[in-house]
Amino acid sequence: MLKKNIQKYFMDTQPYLKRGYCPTKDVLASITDKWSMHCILNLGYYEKMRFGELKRNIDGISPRMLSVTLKRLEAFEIVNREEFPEIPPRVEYSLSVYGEGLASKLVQLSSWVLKRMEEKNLLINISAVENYNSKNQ
Amino acid sequence: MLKKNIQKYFMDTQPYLKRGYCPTKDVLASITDKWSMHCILNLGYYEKMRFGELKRNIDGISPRMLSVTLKRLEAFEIVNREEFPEIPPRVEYSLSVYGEGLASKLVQLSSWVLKRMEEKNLLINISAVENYNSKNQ
DNA sequence: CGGTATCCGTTGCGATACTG
DNA sequence: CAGTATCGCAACGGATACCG
Repeated sequence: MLKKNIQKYFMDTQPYLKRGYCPTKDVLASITDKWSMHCILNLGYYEKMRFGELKRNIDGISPRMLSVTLKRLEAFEIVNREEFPEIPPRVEYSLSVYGEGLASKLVQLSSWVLKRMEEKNLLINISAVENYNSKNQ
Repeated sequence: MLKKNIQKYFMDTQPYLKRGYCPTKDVLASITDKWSMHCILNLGYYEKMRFGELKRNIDGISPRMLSVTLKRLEAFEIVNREEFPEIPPRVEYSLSVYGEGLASKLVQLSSWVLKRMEEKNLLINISAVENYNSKNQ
């Protein structure tokens, strides 16, 4: 079953790969990079959020990276951006229907990963890996 | 349902986040970075592969990055590494049971993303985004 | 309020040469 | 064959100041 799915995926992506472009790379990158997941989960939970709310909720993000991240998510039609012509300006972000589907799959994947990590005490190993990496750099 | 799942995920990760560590970040990063997915899908499909086979199958990867990628996947127990004490040396890589589960979820997610991108002709937009990004840098 | 512009250190990664 | 070591550039991302 897995092999079959992978084979199908190989065949589906082949035409793009032959032209030197990996289609899922960008979208996967855009949802799994350092900040995107925080944005997606927050929007999935709170439904509508303003720039400042997101910034306050996502610990440590700079306005620059929040802006960049939201722009990417918007370009991929993962989030909607609604601008109100008021003074002071108001902008509301929310997940698109597509974004909700993505958020759902993403949280399933992450939950599964988290469960597995706790079962196997992999968090300890991860710390070990991090220490190893930082020491050897 | 989505909100409930996200809420559960928030609560599950909260203790880690409070200690300044995001548990899924590393694993998600380790499976969605530039090369990991290629390794995982190839291993999922061919089951057992040697270093050179992977290198030949994954277009453009340097031995350094293949080595780094495999080490990370091994550290997270996503791939198994089996070394045979022969001359010349032989090493076989394969997915762990955990890795297979992950590969399965990953290919489902990617397939879904790909299907949606084709439906909405998002590939065109992606090219536009890439051009936009490269021009504005 | 909702961003953008600029600066700059850090990291990532490719190329290449080399080794048990 | 299966990697490791070294180098160097390019991209990423953080801090901060500023703007409509």
